[in-house]
Amino acid sequence: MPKVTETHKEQRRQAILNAAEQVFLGKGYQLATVDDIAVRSGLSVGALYRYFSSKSEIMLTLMEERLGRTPDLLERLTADAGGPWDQMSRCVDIFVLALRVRHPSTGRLLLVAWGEALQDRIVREGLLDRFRGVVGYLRAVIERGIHSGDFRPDADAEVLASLLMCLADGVTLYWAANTPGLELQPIRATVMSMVRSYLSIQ
Amino acid sequence: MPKVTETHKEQRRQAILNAAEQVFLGKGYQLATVDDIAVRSGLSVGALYRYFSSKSEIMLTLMEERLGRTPDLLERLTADAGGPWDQMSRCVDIFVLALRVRHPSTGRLLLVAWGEALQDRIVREGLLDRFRGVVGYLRAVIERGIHSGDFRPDADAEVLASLLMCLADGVTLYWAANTPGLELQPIRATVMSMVRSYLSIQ
Amino acid sequence: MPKVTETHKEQRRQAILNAAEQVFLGKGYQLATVDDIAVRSGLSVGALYRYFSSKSEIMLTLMEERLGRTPDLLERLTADAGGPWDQMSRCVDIFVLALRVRHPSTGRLLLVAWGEALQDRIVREGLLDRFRGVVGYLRAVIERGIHSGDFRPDADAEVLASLLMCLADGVTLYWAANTPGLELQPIRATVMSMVRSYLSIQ
Amino acid sequence: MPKVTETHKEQRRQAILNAAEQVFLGKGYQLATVDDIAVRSGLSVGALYRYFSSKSEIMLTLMEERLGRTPDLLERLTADAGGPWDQMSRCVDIFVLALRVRHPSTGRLLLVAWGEALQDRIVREGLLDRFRGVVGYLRAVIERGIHSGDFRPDADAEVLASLLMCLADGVTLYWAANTPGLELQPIRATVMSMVRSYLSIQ
DNA sequence: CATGAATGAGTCTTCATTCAT
DNA sequence: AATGAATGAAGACTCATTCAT
Repeated sequence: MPKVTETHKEQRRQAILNAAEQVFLGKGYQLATVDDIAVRSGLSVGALYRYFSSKSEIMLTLMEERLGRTPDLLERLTADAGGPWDQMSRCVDIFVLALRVRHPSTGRLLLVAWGEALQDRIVREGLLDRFRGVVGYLRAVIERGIHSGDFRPDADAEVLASLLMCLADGVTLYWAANTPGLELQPIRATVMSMVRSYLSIQ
Repeated sequence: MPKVTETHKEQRRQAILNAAEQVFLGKGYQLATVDDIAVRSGLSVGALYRYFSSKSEIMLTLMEERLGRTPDLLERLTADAGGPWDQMSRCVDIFVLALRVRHPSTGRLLLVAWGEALQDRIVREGLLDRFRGVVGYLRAVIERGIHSGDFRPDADAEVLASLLMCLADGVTLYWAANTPGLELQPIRATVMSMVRSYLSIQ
Repeated sequence: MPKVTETHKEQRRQAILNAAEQVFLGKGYQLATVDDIAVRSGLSVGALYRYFSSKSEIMLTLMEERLGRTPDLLERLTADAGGPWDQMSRCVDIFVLALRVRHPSTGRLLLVAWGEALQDRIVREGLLDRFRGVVGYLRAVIERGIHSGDFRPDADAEVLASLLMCLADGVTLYWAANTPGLELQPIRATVMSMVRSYLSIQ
Repeated sequence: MPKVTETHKEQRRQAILNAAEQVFLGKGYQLATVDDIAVRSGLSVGALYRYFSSKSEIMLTLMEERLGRTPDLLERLTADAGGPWDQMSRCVDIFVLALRVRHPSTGRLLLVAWGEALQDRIVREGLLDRFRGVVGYLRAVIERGIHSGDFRPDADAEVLASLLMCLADGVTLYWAANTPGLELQPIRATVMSMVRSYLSIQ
């Protein structure tokens, strides 16, 4: 009955990832101990090492499976959009709202990742990959809008895409840090308003 | 001659802070050792502990003295601006350009700080203080522009200010992480362009 | 059909011993893991524990069955010798040559055993038993030679036997450690030459 | 006062080496813990790591400083010998007797080293270096005897030297393992007797 | 009987902090 | 005041052994 076993193993793996995520969110990567993760996941340290070869690998997996999928997610969730304006609007929604409602921990995980970026090359590259992925997608959306004549023709798609990505992560960080007074709804509205006024023809 | 001694002490203190900054920029706070800092500052570990009561305190001081002054800096550098538009423009310049040219390490120090924010309440509050300071200043600038009739009257100063602050730090982080393809000049231009189209009356 | 089962069990047992020997020869006893042995023998760890109650017992069995039989082997291989001189000569041959040609791993296994002798009383006693066995046999050979008038009458059989045994193991160790420049044939010749000049009458 | 400090440091270093030697002699290298060594040397674990960068380095140093000097020792102790025969005789004495009387632990340390030889390349090479050193010295002694006409001209100096070295270590091992019935004095006598009968002209 | 996942005590090593000199 | 040797608690990781399936 390999099926049951496979399922079982995958469940364990996810349990570990969930536990690790919680622990990392609580104390950051460096201060989290393998023991913390083991206890929280209900496994022994030894068992944990059957699923991941090191503490670092757990972090990396978390980054790939929880942060790295942002571009895919964006693509899927905006696939059925009406036109360029709708697509832009949805992207902003997803970032500034949906991500936090549907996957509330992702924001804080991003914070953890940035915390490690300086000292861990692989984490840093994970973040940059994500950056590339999202920027690539946004640029395509913008370029489509330009070609279709919906957006002003002289907009620099690449730069605007990068800028929006930086904005999104900046907001995410402060939001994940519980910045008082930082509310997402008004920000979403203002961002869209700025984008609209900037990209509109005339 | 207590004065000489005082000066001497202050020099030592700054030497330690400089050393710590370099070390932190290189390996992050957690991975930096007190020994690293001592060696780099040319002092002994013991001496170091006469100036700061703990490794953590060094980091905190660094935050206060190097990051926390951003609002003051902004204020000073834009004091002689011509009008609201000039002031806005200068703010963007300072963030997206000047900070990195005049104090190039500040960006990376911010990265270090975000890395610690999750696990260290005081660091986190340092970042939030800085946020409050900058946002407060930007809001004042915008409000002045609204009152003077230069900016559209229905703009939400608080939200726009927060948004710009988040954008600034988002850009800073990716820039400090050496993101390939991220160039500051074009971003500066596009940000100003967006702000202009958004804040302009009609 | 219990017979088949018995045979099967014995095959398994030998498979484990062979695997263990290979692994021990490769990394020594302490660094070898039970998992290594299991993998190499094609069995599961659990299965392995049905044949041997502990890692240590595997080593002990190996010593008994592979090293401990040296005296028997000597006896068997020299049974049909012509006289004392021929018997001595054959003993030297067996040690310095045959052991390494017919059972090349025995030398390295001896190395493993010596590696454990210090910390494991039972291994140590295994080595001493082997010593006693071989020395006993050699002494008998020498004494026979003395009685038959072939060897000089004042030779101390016990001491010469011990000495040859020590020499044999010393050579074996250095040979097993791949000492460059250590060749067996010349050593064999010189040993025999020394023994001959020493034991000859006059 | 750097002199006092230097002396102090060297004393500490030796204390650690002595402690390590005792512990290794008791349980072998692998089973000895760094904690054992620390406790026995009266230092903390941390202090120990100020003097040696790893457990392995302690072992290596022990080998170099306590085992590796055998060739030098031999040379020094036989420098004032009368002639080839006297020199040979002294070499045998030193090995079979003096080493154990003056440096009783060396024999057991050799045992420890052989125990690690299989799994640790550097230890193995340490042993082989020692082998080379001693064999080189013995060969020189024998060759001198041949040239001076004291020893038979057709003796193979290299082989005889290797053989004696193997014999010496074989005896040392069994002696270090407390082999009952193995007495050094008679062995010394018989070895010399064999060497004499073998090397004498005619 | 066989499997191999799980256990958890035990290892080496690091490093913030103290304190005798 | 300064030094840097010493401390020792804590952390990542391993592996012999067990036991549910």
